[in-house]
Amino acid sequence: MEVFKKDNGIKISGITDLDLAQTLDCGQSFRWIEKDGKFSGVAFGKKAEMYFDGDYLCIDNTTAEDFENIWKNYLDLDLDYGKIREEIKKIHPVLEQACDYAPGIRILRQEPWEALCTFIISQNNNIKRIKGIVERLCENFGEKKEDYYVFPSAETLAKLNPEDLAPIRAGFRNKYIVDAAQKVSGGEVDLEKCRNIDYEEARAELMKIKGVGVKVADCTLLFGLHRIEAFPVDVWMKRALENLFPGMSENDFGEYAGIAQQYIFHYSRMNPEIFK
DNA sequence: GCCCAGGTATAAA
DNA sequence: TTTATACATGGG
Repeated sequence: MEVFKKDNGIKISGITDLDLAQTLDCGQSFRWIEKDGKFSGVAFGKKAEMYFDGDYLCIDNTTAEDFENIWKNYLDLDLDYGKIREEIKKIHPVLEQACDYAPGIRILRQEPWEALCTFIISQNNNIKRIKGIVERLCENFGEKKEDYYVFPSAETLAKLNPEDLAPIRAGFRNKYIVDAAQKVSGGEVDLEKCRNIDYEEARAELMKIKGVGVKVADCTLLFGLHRIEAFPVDVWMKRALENLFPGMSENDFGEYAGIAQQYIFHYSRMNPEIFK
């Protein structure tokens, strides 16, 4: 991996196992928008525009420093996904199919609060609408930088009433967002602590929040805290476990369960006919 | 109009 | 303990 400067940004050589569409638009993050093959999004308070030029990963509107400090980590570029896929493919032939269908998926290392908040919004909801709600949440309550909005902090949202969130049109989830913001900003729920403590304890810590059950907790752990043993089970995963992995449960996918789960989720969602 | 969407809280059995 | 229902909103 080597970083070069170019007009309006940087380009990086030696990137493997990364497909931007597969990674940024597979239902783990809700702030990336594709236009003409370029993905623009905001994370850790910064905006970036990403695309591939041949084998080079190009990131516009960023610096080598921000790549080193933010995007390299965000894209999880230090983890060897080729090797992990070889491991998880052995678990089940359908999982091998799922890996081969979209081998460019990586698990993003998102900000814990953003992951928690967006997956609270995700409950009983669809990805298109989740994206819209998240966008309105940022536009209405996030700090404005040049031409983009940062994800609003827990401290900011903690001061609001659920009714104040009416403009984002998240419905019954408004009260859950406020409760999460208050518990996180007040220290009653310690997100950073959830990186290291026992997995079940981390789940319980997150489930102190109203509207956070096992699924939202697992998504927060996986996508916000990189607990890759967490295996979120949603409607798609329930179908997959019943129809494609008979006899297997969420506990049977090993130490990379969360990564395996994302390959299965994406494969299932893009090929619903496999459930016949 | 009906059904569904990266679920969860609550009540009832 | 398990099972049923409401929940806000919008696209298909």
